[in-house]
Amino acid sequence: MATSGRPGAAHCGIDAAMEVVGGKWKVLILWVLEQGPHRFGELRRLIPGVTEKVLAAQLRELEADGIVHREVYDEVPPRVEYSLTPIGCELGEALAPLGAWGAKHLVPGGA
Amino acid sequence: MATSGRPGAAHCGIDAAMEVVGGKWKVLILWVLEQGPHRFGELRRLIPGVTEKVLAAQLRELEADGIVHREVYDEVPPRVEYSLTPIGCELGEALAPLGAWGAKHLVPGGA
DNA sequence: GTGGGTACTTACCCCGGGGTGAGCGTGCTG
DNA sequence: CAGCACGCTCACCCCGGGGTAAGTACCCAC
Repeated sequence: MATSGRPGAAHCGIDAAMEVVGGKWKVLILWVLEQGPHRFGELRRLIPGVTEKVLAAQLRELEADGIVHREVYDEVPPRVEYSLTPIGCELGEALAPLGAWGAKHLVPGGA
Repeated sequence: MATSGRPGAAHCGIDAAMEVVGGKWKVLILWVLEQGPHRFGELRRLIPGVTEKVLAAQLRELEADGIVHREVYDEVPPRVEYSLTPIGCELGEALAPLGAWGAKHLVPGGA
């Protein structure tokens, strides 16, 4: 670490971050939510393959980790909007380089 | 969404990257390897809790993904060194912001 | 009345990633 | 000679994250 000059990174916050972001659909949710608040049903439709149960679970975990904000509108029909908290926004930005790396090296026409 | 003008990022390389980095110990391995080449036994000792089988498996997966390079020295006793490929280095750098985020928001004295 | 859309929850099952422990072939050391 | 260290590999088990399907309560459009 003297070489990298990374003070607080003791055994790196990466693994800590990985636990937050480690769910199968979390990064997709983050990705979608980065483009603005979305409702539950929208997320479900925007993320093909995810089921309601799992989507709800991942959302709750992200909420518990302070990444997303859950806004319930007491209307009828019921409406719930999910948005990123400031911390969530920062997380999204921190994920950007990783996404760029993936696009560059993993996705066929990424470069 | 039609509003998002993000062309190349289709469904973001993040999930692609997550598959590469999604193993339980992968980021730790990356983290250690970022500080220089290491032997198998060193990695095992530097990463508490990982078993040989799993370490070998993760290493092989990272190797298959072109992240780490495996150098076998035909000596006795057998010696094997693992190091990051250029792509692996880039991945490590792409992971840095995420680590910083984790350190800042997740680790107690991170801020 | 029926169906569809809202946002979930509950119960159940399944698969695979990861953990456990042992063994292998070699050569040096005690 | 026994034992250890090296870098794995094999066989087995286990747990939990995620998938499947159905149900809930409400209202509106048909």
